[in-house]
Amino acid sequence: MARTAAAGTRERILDVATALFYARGVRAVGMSQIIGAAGCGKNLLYGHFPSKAELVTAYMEQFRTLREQVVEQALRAAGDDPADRLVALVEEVAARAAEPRFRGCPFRNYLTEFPDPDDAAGRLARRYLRESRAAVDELAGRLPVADPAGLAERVWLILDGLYAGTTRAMDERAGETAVALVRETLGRALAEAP
Amino acid sequence: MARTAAAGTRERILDVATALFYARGVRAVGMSQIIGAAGCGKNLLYGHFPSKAELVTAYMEQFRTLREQVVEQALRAAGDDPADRLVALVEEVAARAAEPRFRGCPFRNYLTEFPDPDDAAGRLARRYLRESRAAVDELAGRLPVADPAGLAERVWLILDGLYAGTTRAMDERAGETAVALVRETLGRALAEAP
DNA sequence: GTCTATAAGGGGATAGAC
DNA sequence: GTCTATCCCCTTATAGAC
Repeated sequence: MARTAAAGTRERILDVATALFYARGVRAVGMSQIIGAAGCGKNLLYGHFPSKAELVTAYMEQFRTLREQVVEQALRAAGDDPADRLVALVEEVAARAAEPRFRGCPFRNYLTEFPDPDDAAGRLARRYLRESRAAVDELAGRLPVADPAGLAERVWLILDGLYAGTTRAMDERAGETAVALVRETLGRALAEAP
Repeated sequence: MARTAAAGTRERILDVATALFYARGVRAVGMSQIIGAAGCGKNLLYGHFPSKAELVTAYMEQFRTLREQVVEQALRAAGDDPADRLVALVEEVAARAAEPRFRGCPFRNYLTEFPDPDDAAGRLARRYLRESRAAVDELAGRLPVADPAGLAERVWLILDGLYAGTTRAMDERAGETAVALVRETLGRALAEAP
């Protein structure tokens, strides 16, 4: 029943596409380049992904799944305290931003390339970002501070700054800076309204 | 000599192109769309801008000139104190980020679309960002604080966060948040090492 | 002379067929 | 895997209107 010919083929193609899309941009990468880099035939790729739009959607979903796993693990390791969890979140992003091939947040980058509100993959990206933002709100809401919403906005602003891919090469200490700034911000907010 | 037939034509075309490039992305906007929106013939556009690359370069340079003027004015109004000037810088960006059509920093957006290090317009964008960063460093360096470089990094991180265009719709108070965070950060640094 | 309108060339893109 | 169809894009060239 429509068995997969070579198990993992779809995954391999998607991995190649992901690497290219992220490194060079979605619009800049053609299907032919992906086929060439994957070393497969055209039929194979179009068999798994009937159009570029579906391949791009899979690209978004793969990143989403990856991020969810990594974040969940980081949060679990941080324990139950909301402040610790917020710091762990920023530390996780800081670790990503320090990677050599880091080029910003794939969701934000995609939306920069495709701002159209009706774009299917763009909707996926916006949904993921809204959910991430909601998670920050939720954590801040569990803290005994005077203005949880304002605190969440500050953390989100710092995350946005960390995720700026194009200027990361200009300050390689952005990760530590962001973590320290979040720690201080949390500390002040907790100290002022205990 | 070589006088322009209709004065202001070049400017008008460039304004139309700028609006489209910024709103939809450079790769997404074709020359034909610009021609259609400008209501001119193809020859006229290609007479003023022999290629799309040159039009895009002019787009970058126009934004650069605009930013330099606006920032210079904001800094002049802020006076001589480096801390006031840093706050004014962030306030200026916050005002931009609050505009209805704000869609992030055009230089960062362009580099997201065209990461190629050899791209001519990309080099322009990187140079502008480096100079902006250097201006922040210079201002922080004139402050009596223990770690001016670290302070500059924090301010730059906040600016990067403010300039994230795709998530600005998710928190419309980002401007005030950024200004308040910078004020606090400056205040703490000055108080700790006077 | 200045500009618009239109056609056409060259290249590369997605996608389908064999 | 190669080959083809179709389309869009950048760019140039030609022809026509004010």
